[in-house]
Amino acid sequence: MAEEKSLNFIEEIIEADLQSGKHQSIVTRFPPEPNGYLHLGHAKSICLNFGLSLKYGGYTNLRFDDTNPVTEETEYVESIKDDVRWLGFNWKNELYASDYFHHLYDFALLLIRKGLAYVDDSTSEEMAAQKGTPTTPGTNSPYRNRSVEENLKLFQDMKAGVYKDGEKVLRAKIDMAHINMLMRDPVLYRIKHAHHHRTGNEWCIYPMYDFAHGQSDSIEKVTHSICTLEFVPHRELYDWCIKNLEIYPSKQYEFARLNMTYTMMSKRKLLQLVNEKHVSGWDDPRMPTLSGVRRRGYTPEAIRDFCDRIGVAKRENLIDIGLLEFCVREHLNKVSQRRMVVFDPLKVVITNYENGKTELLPSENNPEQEGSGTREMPFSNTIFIERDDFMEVPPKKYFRLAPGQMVRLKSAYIIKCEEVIKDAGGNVVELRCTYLPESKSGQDTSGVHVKGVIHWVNAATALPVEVRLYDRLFRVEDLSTIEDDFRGYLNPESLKAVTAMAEPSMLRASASDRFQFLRMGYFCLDKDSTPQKLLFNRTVTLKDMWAKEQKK
RNA sequence: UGUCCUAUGGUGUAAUGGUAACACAGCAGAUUUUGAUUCUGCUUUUCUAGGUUCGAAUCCUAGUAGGACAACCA
Repeated sequence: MAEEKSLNFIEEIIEADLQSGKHQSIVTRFPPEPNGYLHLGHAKSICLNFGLSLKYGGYTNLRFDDTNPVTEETEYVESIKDDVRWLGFNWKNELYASDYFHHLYDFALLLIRKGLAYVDDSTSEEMAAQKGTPTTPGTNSPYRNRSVEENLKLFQDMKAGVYKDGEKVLRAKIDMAHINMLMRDPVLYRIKHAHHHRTGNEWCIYPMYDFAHGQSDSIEKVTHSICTLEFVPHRELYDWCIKNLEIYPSKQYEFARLNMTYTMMSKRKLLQLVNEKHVSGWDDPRMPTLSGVRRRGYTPEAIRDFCDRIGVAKRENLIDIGLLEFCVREHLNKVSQRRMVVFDPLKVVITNYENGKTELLPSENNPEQEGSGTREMPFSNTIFIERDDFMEVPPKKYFRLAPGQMVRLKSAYIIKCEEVIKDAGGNVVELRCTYLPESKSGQDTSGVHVKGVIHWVNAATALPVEVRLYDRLFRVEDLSTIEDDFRGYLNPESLKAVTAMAEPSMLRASASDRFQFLRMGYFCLDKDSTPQKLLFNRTVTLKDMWAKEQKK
């Protein structure tokens, strides 16, 4: 008996539309502008749009909203397609607003003929002045009453390249006193003598968002056009265009965008971070971009689960980044292979273990996954353990290694610390321990029970690798509250690189592998890794109750 | 001194006029050869004031708070 998951408000609308017979199936679209890389906020929209057509039958188009040639590039188009596919969704049609430029031009001519659009010679400053304010009405442009014939001629000349950038625009003729600022004769077309990534130099006039988006939806017979809250005021114009063009009535619905703690999700600002080299690129593992989190090791499953859990509603929200990390851990726990890697090595010599002897000890690859098998770890009398796993003067409830205390080496033996060796500066440089021969993992007859279990690597076969430890990119929880330069809030400790000692099996790591370095976190191979120098990214840490306890 | 949108635990999201619930976070405990995982229990919630109703988180009115709107961006 599967429990019914409650519907979000958009699903309710769709179910009502399906039930009333208004629609038999639905068409949605994901409409990115190719002027940047996709981020987690887009993932929410992608999961929503594609998820809806999957759930209710129908399809989703990928449509690039490429009406501003000066900011758009094919590099972005390719990255967007990669990211959507990686997230696990398939679009029905790959479309571009620029596919409709001729169609849109004809729509503009129609509006002019209907007396609903006019060519305006006002400068942008003059137009801004005409616009009024939210509380005071605007004033009519002196060019507002040009004849249909004159407007037709002027608009055709605009298209023919007679005018320079900014010299003229085409505006809708609605109402300069309208309560909705967007309805005060909005600009429909502007002149840009710029090379377009797809249409080249064919056009020198380009439609504005409001004269491209809704029409594209309509041409594609999109039933439910889903966008974020900032477009609420645009809906009136969206509907006005459809009504006056007498075209298929797509409907727009708005939901609240994703905001996350310690994260900034503005394409403009992310671009700035890239351009100013605060990060290594759009796919820097600290970036909230899909290419960034992918490189970091997040899985599409985890991101889809996250999008599912955060829900869809109309109120502003600030999601705890901890929820994302929870989703990532939950998935990675099930799929990642366990390995032992020591980040900050402390040498341990086991004095009663035969010198020169090496034995191979099996260790499970993934206790969460049946049949995942074991790999063998070499063991000898000299090993490395984590420096943090020894304390000369331990606090209470510390059940790792301390003078006279015992601990189990994971998948190996129980050892007891007998002697602490220090250098001239008083730093601990080596531990002398004894082991319990009858405590071998899996065949322990020692009868000794220790609470602490630590990871280790055999010194002679340890493999040095580079590990990159990431922390949040920003130091403040709610980036929307900062008023000055956001760059002042970057976390200087967001990236730390360490050379760690890995068990020799890591030599066989491949790009698609997911690892849990025991007690340290989840890791994956970075794209810059080479066989000579393995490089790992920390995806996310493990939950650490002990660390939390210590902070109290 | 306008219009629109929104208001439920710390954070999100449900409850669709009939016992306010789920997840994350937090706290406590059990299990554990990862202080992980798993399991158990607990803390904490309807912005305010009126109204409609047998009954309101839900409907109505007003207030308050937050957000959006004055780009030839999307």
